[in-house]
Amino acid sequence: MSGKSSNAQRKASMTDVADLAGVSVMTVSNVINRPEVVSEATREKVHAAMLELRYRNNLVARSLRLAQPRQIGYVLPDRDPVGNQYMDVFLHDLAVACQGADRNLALITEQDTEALMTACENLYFGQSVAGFIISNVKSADPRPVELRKRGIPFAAYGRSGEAFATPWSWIEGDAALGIEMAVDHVADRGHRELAFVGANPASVTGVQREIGYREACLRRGLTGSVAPGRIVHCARDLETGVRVAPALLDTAMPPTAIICVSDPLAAGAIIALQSRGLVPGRDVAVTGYDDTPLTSFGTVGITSIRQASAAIAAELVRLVIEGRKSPEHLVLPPTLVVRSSTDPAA
Amino acid sequence: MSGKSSNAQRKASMTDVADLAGVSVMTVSNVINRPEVVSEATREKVHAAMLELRYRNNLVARSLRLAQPRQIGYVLPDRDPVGNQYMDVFLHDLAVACQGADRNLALITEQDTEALMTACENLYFGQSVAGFIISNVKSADPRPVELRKRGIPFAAYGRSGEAFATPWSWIEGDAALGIEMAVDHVADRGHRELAFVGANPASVTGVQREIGYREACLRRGLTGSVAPGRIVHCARDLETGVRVAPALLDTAMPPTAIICVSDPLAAGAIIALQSRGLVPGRDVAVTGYDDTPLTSFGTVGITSIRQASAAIAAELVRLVIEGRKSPEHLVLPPTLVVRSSTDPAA
DNA sequence: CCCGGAGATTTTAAGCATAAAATTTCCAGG
DNA sequence: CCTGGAAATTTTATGCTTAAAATCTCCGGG
Repeated sequence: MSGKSSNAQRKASMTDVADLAGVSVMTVSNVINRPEVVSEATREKVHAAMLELRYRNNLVARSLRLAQPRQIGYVLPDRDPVGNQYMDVFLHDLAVACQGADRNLALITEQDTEALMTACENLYFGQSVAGFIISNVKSADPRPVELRKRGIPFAAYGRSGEAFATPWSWIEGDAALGIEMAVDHVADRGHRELAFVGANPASVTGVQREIGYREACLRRGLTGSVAPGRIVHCARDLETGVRVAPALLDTAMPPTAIICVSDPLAAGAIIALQSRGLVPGRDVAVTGYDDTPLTSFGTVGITSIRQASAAIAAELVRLVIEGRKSPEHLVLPPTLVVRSSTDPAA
Repeated sequence: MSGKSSNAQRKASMTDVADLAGVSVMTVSNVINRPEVVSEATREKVHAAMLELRYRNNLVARSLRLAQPRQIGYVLPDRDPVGNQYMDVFLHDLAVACQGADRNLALITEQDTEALMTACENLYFGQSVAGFIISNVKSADPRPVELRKRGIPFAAYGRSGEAFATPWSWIEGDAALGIEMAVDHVADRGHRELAFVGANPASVTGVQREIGYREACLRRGLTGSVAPGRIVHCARDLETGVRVAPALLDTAMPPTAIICVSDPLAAGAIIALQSRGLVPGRDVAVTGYDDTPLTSFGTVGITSIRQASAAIAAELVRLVIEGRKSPEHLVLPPTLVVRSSTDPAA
């Protein structure tokens, strides 16, 4: 059984198995795909033969015969200049979801729209993939439109622009709800003076998050927390958090809870707190968003909103597999992960 | 040409093209694969027919006939708990490298070794992928051994353990050289008192980096910089950087340049500097590693070592495509990216 | 006017698997 | 002993492409 000799005979086909088992090729196929129509005795014979020959169903041949590609394409977004760790998590979940659906995830790199479309056409019309998943959908993103124009099935993570009822399927996390959960959480713990850091009216998600913040605050009667100075428009990176948090704390009525739209912002705020000798979670509560690895921040864990990315991935895969049906638009609720940045006991 | 009607007739095969062009199927195949053996007149006829029918070569059928999978598998590493942004960059480059080699990148998720091997066997012996690329190879990693045992082609990013001449191919960035470049860079700019943050003798790369640091310092005669207190063993995350940097600065002879083994560490150090009113690059130089998105840190850019990840990815793809030949072991040199954390003018 | 041979194109066969139709096997009931 | 019919298995046909061998076309030299 040296590596060399066993490699020599490479691959056994169904014919080989059938011959060895003394049955027809079709019986072997049935053993694999519809075992219930084969008698137990035959089934065992065939299984033994498959084992002996180390037979593996040729996925390419099967795919050709069935005319059903067992692959799903994912357009890998261009590296976020800020380094969005969440996409990492999502990619992982996407791969898992594909494996769960007995598919493979194939990556295509982002590029100019025309080149991307050519690549997608080759893959889809070349029967290589069943369809595509796209993420990081921007406002007025050309990709959904172009894909649809070409009749290529796809599902999007995030809607493009404000339109809800697009003629294609999309899924997104409930951004408003996520922020509401964070607000409710700190309010439940007695905080009355909140601030919202990272507002950005230019993005759909940004608008939704701000709405969630305002509504939750008003519902709770925290009118001071929606004052102009308490809603900070800024970038979402860590360094910005380090800069912005002190400015908030130096106001006449400083907030005791800071709701951030990203984990890096929250981490930055925590650094700023610590450098003033304040203890996050005890003196000032801080929350992040996306539950990235950054939430393990030394001795302090950052309370964060975890998107249902596994569920989102699974739904996207399902939508692509199901193919052309009436489009679905799903908004999935996130969950709150409580850590010491809002609760020293956690 | 409404979307609906054109979608109805789905896909045209070579037969359809041949019929329309009034030639045999084989001629169409030749036009695609060996145009030089077909007369120009025929070639044009066939091209016209292909265009009219929007013909796409069926990649699955081709793959079946040629028995050469056009896919390469990549074992997506488990999410680094610290959130390693570099893997993001690498994945990107890997996808690009595959596209350049006219292949597709298929993702498999990491899992326990047995399940992973089953998945790999199915994919490889099922003729779906030509081989695999694995990364984040740990010391005594079981994966290379198991893959080899099964006769599955693969190439590794990183060697496992200290052994150089493994019986499989691997590639890595020259970690020692990278740190040396950083040391030389700050030494060239007049710094005589350096510190090395993030030493970790438990990992192969960690050892190499420390060697690079010590050698470069000694070569330059910076003996004070290799004193025990100047080589800090610690984690590689940002929060650690925030904690460690002040400790270094509070010693009797504080360093004026801090060489970090990661960008998060460097970012943390910069935060610590700024909170003391020091200006990175002017008062104290700081370097990072991997040239991640974090190097754009607000107003200060972090000088960092960029691994030749595009070249590494391309080589890995080449090795998998070439398949079983004598194993190659490549150590590729990184490059230095100078920013304001070491040079205010940059 | 015939023939050789280069160049162009077609025929034959295969690669591996599966759906649908056809056939064989086997048993109970008449 | 024959027959209907369910269960098990095989036969036939097909998906799309490509390597290799066979055939055809055409032109110039003998």
